Amino acid sequence: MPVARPESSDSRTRIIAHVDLDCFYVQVEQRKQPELRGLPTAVVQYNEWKGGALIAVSYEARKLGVSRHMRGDDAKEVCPQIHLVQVPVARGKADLNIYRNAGSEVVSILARKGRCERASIDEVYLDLTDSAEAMLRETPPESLESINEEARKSHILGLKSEDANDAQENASKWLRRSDANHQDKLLACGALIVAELRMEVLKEAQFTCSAGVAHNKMLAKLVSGMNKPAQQTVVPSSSVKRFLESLPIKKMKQLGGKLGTSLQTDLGVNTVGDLLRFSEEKLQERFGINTGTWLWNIARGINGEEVQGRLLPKSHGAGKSFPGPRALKTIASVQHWLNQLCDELNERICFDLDQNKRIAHTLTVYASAYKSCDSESYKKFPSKSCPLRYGTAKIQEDAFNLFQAGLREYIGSPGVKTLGHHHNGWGITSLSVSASKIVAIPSGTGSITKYFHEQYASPSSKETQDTFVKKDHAIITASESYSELEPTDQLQPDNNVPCVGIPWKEQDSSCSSTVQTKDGSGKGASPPLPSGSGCCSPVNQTASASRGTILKFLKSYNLSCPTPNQQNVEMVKGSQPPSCSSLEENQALLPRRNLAEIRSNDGSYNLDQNAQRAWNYKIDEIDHSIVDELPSEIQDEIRVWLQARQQPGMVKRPSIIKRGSIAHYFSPARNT
DNA sequence: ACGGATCACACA
DNA sequence: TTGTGTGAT
Repeated sequence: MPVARPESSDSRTRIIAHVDLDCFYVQVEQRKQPELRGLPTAVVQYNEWKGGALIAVSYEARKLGVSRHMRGDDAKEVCPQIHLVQVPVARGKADLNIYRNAGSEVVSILARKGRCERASIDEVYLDLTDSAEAMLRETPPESLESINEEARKSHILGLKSEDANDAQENASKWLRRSDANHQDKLLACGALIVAELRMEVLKEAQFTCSAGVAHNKMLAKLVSGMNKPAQQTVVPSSSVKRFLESLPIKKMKQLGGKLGTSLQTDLGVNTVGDLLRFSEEKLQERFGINTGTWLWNIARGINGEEVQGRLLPKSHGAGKSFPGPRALKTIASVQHWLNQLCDELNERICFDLDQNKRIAHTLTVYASAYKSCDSESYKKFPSKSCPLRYGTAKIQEDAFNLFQAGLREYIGSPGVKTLGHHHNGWGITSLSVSASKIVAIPSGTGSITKYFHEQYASPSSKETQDTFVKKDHAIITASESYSELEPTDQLQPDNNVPCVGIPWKEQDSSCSSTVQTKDGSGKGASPPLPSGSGCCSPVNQTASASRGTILKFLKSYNLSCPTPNQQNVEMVKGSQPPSCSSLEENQALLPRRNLAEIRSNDGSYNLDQNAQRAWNYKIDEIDHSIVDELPSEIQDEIRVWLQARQQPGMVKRPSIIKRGSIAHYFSPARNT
């Protein structure tokens, strides 16, 4: 249920924008295939059944009668010339990465002019208050001779005009009114800023978007879609009352579902205006104190929700549904799909770690299921979570265990015996895994190093602690100096602009983490080998571990993360001496910036001198494609193992190898 | 037997 | 905290 935000104590008038990309998935595909621009186009996923489901429709196609909620076949029927583009598929499921990344591009442009909140893959809120105030002080619109063309095309809510030309003329005059009140002048500034931003998005990312500009999030969101595509709408506070009066209650954000229905059926409220008849107390009595106040406020256009300064998602999820007859009925099929989902999830959290220096702490498995027998007493399949350990194999293992725990609970004690391999009674209609509790790591303190350091800590391992203390000293000093040299590489936790792919796109794609298996049926987690086509990485891997290398390392291996309550990074950054295994084992998996942190003062890498320990490796879990990036002597060493593994009778046994050069690239498996 | 795949958030 | 439910795109 929605909740009333206390009006911020600082009650100065805010300028809020809501920016909405027009039929975003279509635009992403049209940027990839410019010949589709201007043509009726739609994006579909899963083409097998009735031509797939439309998830985005271009405005040209809409004009020709195509709407969302249509199947691909229906669209072809009403509009034979429509171009249908399929969502990419990886690991047998829809892969939305290209859209997520394109959305991040836009966010990083929009974030330049104020606090920015990524509301969804194609929507953003902006708090432009500061920028608008600055503009009003320095270059107020009334002082301009002419208004930027894009801003001139703004729609001013409540401003009446006869024809289209008249509208532009009126809007232009409204924006420059010298007799406007302070609020409206700020709004005009906001409109100019948003118009500018939208032009930048178009120029730099080649996407059009629409926007709403108002004094709060609710109003900005309400109008951002009023004039689409590629237009913007401004809400002067003088027009709010009239606007809301006749607005159907279900159009309000948060009232599109059961709560809105309850307002209609229980209270006879069909428009926002109808809500005005109820006192705050009455609404609180009916809907609770928070929701009641919230309703009373929104009926009057009051909404104190702040724009959260958040450019990155708070969780990552990978899921797939198995409708009707496709329901999963064996443990083996569930495990297969869980493995696919976990592989994608691992790739995404590793990408997040590498790009944004964030670590996910919780793994959750969700499922929905039906029971064919015992069909009454419908039960929900319970979701289960546990601490998240990095690495495909670990996530797969944990996810499977979580699923089995859920299944046992779902079936209940009578069915426990039949939990086995043959189908009985139950079917899984959807599966998903997600990574949450993602925390940013402060930069420049060596805390990434220390974090993973701790993850490897085993209570039994009492190493020579004094050497670690010395090393950590080296870490901090090195890191500090590095930060001063490269201030732009600093991560601002509250304004962490995602740097989309830039370091990646320059690389050979076979080396980037974004390589994806197009083959969904594959069972193994190992991606295709880079096939001698020149991998990005040179010989001297030690000093220049590329991000691609790191990513692939993480993709295939384990950063174990057994501590459940590890959110407090400050704790990690504290002064207690590291309690665990050696430092250099983390080198290969740290992002480039942090490699600097583990240099010692003389600039050379600080390798463990206690070279006596043996290390465990699970060869099965080594990503083959990483091999080509390693120094040649190590490549040879690994190929020997891999060949040995392929011979029958020698598989599955974890190899024990003496710590040597290879230890710089692979960290030890945890003893379990 | 189809809105699929993701997200956020309030509440218990 | 973990898990559930709602609502959104």
